[in-house]
Amino acid sequence: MPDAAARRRRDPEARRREIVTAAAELIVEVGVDALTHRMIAARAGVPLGATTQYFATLDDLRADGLRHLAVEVEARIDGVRAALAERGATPAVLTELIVQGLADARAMEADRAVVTAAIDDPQLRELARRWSTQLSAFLAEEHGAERASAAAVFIDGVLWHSRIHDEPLPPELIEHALAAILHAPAT
Amino acid sequence: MPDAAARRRRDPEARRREIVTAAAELIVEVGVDALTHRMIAARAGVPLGATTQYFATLDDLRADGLRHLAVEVEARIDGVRAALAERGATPAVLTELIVQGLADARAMEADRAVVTAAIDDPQLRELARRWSTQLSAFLAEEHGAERASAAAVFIDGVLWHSRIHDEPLPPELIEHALAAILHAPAT
Amino acid sequence: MPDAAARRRRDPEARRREIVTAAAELIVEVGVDALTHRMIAARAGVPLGATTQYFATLDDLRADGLRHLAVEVEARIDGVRAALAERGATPAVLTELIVQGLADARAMEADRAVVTAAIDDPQLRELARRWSTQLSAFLAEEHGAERASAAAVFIDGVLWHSRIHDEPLPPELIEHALAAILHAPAT
Amino acid sequence: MPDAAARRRRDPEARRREIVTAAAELIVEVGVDALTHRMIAARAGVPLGATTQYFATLDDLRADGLRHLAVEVEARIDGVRAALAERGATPAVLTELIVQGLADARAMEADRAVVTAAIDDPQLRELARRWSTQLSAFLAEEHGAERASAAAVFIDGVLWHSRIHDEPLPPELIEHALAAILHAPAT
DNA sequence: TATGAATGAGTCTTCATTCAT
DNA sequence: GATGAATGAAGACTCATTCAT
Repeated sequence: MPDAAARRRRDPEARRREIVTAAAELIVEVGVDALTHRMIAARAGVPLGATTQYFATLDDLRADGLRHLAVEVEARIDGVRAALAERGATPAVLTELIVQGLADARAMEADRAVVTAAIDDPQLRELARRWSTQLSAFLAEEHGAERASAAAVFIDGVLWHSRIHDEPLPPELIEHALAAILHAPAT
Repeated sequence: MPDAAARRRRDPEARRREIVTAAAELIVEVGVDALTHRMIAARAGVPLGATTQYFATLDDLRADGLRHLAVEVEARIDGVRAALAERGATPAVLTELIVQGLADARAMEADRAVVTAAIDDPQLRELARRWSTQLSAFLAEEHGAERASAAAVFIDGVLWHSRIHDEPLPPELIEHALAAILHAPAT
Repeated sequence: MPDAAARRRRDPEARRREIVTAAAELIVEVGVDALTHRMIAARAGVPLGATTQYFATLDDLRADGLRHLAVEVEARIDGVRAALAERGATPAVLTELIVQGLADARAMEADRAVVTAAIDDPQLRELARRWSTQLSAFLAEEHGAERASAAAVFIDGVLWHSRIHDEPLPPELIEHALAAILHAPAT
Repeated sequence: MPDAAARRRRDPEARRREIVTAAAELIVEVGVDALTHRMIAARAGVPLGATTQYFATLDDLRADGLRHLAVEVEARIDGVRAALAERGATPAVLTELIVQGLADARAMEADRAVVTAAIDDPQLRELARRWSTQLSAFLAEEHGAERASAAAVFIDGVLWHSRIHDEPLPPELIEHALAAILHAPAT
């Protein structure tokens, strides 16, 4: 019976996964454009040849890494949705979750990578949109499509704001704006 | 009297400017990471050596190109501010200007390039922030700092939204949200 | 009773043959130097490993493919010989057969591949020579060794001529030359 | 004043020539398909990068090497033509020149390389045809186009014959055949 | 000072071959 | 015996950067 190391070495599924995971990590750390086969192989702990055996081109590997990240992002949406469902989708709760999210540097980077890559990659666009689409759909139940959509747009703005500002936005600002957007009198 | 070519050769400032301009154009067209000396030299119509003569390293040149773009963006702010001063900073006018801005693909690309580069480049951050800082300062005169800031954040959200969505946001949505944000009753 | 796949797996001879045949086809299509294990396996419809199982090295496989082609070429000689025996080895008949042969692109390619490979491969030389040797032996019966040999040489010239000229040689030219060579008065 | 080595290092024309020459030599020695940048650089005594600086792709370099060879071949035609003009284009003289040519292994290889490459390269075809075209044109003056052409074809046959046969063709055979072809009674 | 030739480090990619299963 | 995963050597090519001229 083969030992763990040997079995792992002959487990293509696992190997592929390790490589994609390494690529995803590196995309977050150094950016999509800096990716190289060598880098990925080193991170994944596999020989150089393995990265080209499992992916026809670096572009393919990059794409899969990005997709991997997109799925991660999606998983976080589910968490947010669950929290909102449980605690109520009030501006206060939303704000708390946003502030929490902003603190997760890894998540912020992943999101940034996916969104910026999506601008040029039609395949990714759909995945990248899911975050705002789903949040917006959830909020729409209570506040109507337009206000929900506007709130999602505002939240995106908050995320990008935080990326180039040293001082975080005051939570009250976020909360007030969300309240105004979601509860604006009908026009 | 020296002819144009000779004079040009004698005007290092002009040459430097041409190179930076070419770099800026290319950043918008192909992205920061795809920049090469050769590409820039070709675009600027200068010999390869000129790009290394005026800039110690490609990174420096890249940085200057980005800075050049940031200044361009800033120039656009002035235009917006002037329009707002003249026509009034109402949600309707703001929306119109935003929709106009979204239609300028070149400007959108320049902004994207500056912002994403700014995330990792402390020097650029300050320049990249200016857009929202100045807009926010202008709006603050009438609506107070908090609401002004929130409006600027929302507008950033609108920009990023447009980059990964095929359908543009309805102008009414933008206008309503801005109205809600700017005119929210004090808390 | 084993099904086809199983039987096939049990018939190493057949498998070997399929691989060699695939190699031969590919030599004709892409050239000796472009051959790869993967290519051959795909064409033969066998797993990659089979190509290395049956042939110690790619060179061996290549050599066998070439040999296979040489045998094919030889088979064509028999056809020609039979036709000559039946219809008489006259310049007219020879010319007709040559023109026919020139039209068979696949055969021309196979011949080219064998001959050019034979230049450097002593093993193949003997096989590659057989074409002219046999034709020459056949013609010698009627016209003597020297004239027969010269005719075979001329025919080789015709083949190579056609490979780099766009316009084919006029059949009369071929026929006249063969007549002159074969019926030249003794010296 | 720069010493010879330094000047040579800054003489792009010369460097290009050295690289092409090295490529041509190697084509003759190892074949077109075995060419590599490294090989050529080593042979030319230049760093690896030089081969890619002067030639956009290996294919270009290969093509130039082949062209270089073709020109060499053409130079030999001139020699032959001059000899024929001086000594008379008789079968005996032609045979002597052919036998001489066969003995020049380098020339034979060069011709082989050019011809086989020309089969697939339209650009080279024209160059490769020149040998027979010119010889044929020269002989046509005295013997008419058809016989001249047939003689050139026969001579090509002699060349290829020699490439895969260990024993050279007897000179008398060549001479007799040429005599028969060139002096055949009109039909 | 201005130019572009020169260099080699580093990139992606392909494959023969080995060998665990 | 049959399969295909694994590996790394080697190839083509790109470029930042240096530096002779």
